[in-house]
Amino acid sequence: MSVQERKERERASRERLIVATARELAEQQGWDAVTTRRLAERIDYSQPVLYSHFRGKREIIGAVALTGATEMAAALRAATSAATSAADGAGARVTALARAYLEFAERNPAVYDAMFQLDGGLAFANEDTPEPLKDAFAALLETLGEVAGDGVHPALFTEVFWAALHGLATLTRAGRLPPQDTERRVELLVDRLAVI
Amino acid sequence: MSVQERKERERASRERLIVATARELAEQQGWDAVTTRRLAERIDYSQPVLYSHFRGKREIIGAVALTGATEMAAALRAATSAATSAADGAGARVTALARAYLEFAERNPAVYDAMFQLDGGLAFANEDTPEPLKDAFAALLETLGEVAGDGVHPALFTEVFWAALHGLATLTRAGRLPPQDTERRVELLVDRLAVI
DNA sequence: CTCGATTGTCTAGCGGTGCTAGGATACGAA
DNA sequence: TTCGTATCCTAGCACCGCTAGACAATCGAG
Repeated sequence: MSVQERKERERASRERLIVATARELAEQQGWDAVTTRRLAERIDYSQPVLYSHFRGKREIIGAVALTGATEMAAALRAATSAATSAADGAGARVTALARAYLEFAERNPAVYDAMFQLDGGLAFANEDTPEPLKDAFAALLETLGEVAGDGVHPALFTEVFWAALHGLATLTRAGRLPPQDTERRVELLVDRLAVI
Repeated sequence: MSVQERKERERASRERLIVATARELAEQQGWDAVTTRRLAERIDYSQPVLYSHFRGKREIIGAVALTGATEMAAALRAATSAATSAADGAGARVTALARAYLEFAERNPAVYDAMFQLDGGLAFANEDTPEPLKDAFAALLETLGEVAGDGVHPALFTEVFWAALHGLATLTRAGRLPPQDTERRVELLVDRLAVI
């Protein structure tokens, strides 16, 4: 029994290694460089071992996305709670949230892509959505729900605000928007969307 | 001389055929299905002919993106000018613009991806940006510049509004946002962002 | 302790990808 | 008619995601 447990632990540990290595490789050289051959070589196993943990490359991307969602939720909560200090609480929290979101996307582009741009085979916006993803949305909702304004459903407001942040993040990183005006865009967005 | 002109015409015609076929294939079966082999077979030429027109697949995507930008600019202008009728002009125009943008993205997902999600090797947000792309942004600016509000640079406002629309378009199509609330999201977005 | 069964892993290979070198062919100019 | 150029295709490269089947290590029963 203990032998079996040890094996399960080792197997789980190897799975985490695969995910961490895939993420590292993707952040260093982009997702195109994350091939099953290279990934297998980096963890010192052969390709079929990957397929004993995941159905395919898509599921590996999905696994990276889940770890990213957990991290993002934590980062957003840390930023908003740190911003709860002086008088203008809600507005400062929303600004901090927006900045933290964009900073996460900028500092972890590959993870962000795994979450929102690539197909990781994950369910979204329904009851089958994995917990980390729901929780990341919940982290947005906690702060944004306060500034939705009268008669506006907090979830709907959060979706719109999130979409705006997502658009800024992706268009900026793809070179579609000049990066130097990001801060002013955030200010405008928060100022107009949030009802203080 | 006339012979050479005829050849140039035929060559240009074949290039348009390549771009149109790539677009058609992408809309039918997705960009993953647009392989150089399939594309070559559809136009009844061999693969190297493609490479005599374009440096690679990336440039073909870029060419599709340019045709898409021209179309989108026309669609946006058509929608806004059609909405210029009654009293509340600006607000109605902005709503029409937003709806037209999202409708274009929904009806031409492959073209939209070529423009904003895939790497078509195009320059953005600088002087080297191809004319059709600049014009598409100009079409947004024409309507959105009117509702930027005092003290807000029209271009900056347009960028923010565009990013929000882009986020809604991509997140909805990727299944990250439930599609049925799109109209309410548009209303909220226009209502909050635009200064009437 | 031995031996068969199970589990784990690797080698090798399949059909596909973007892209290109080099040979064949058609064509316009002399 | 002949020659040089321009055009096109066949064949192939290195790489991709993925998997069948051979092999080795481990486990449990006798």
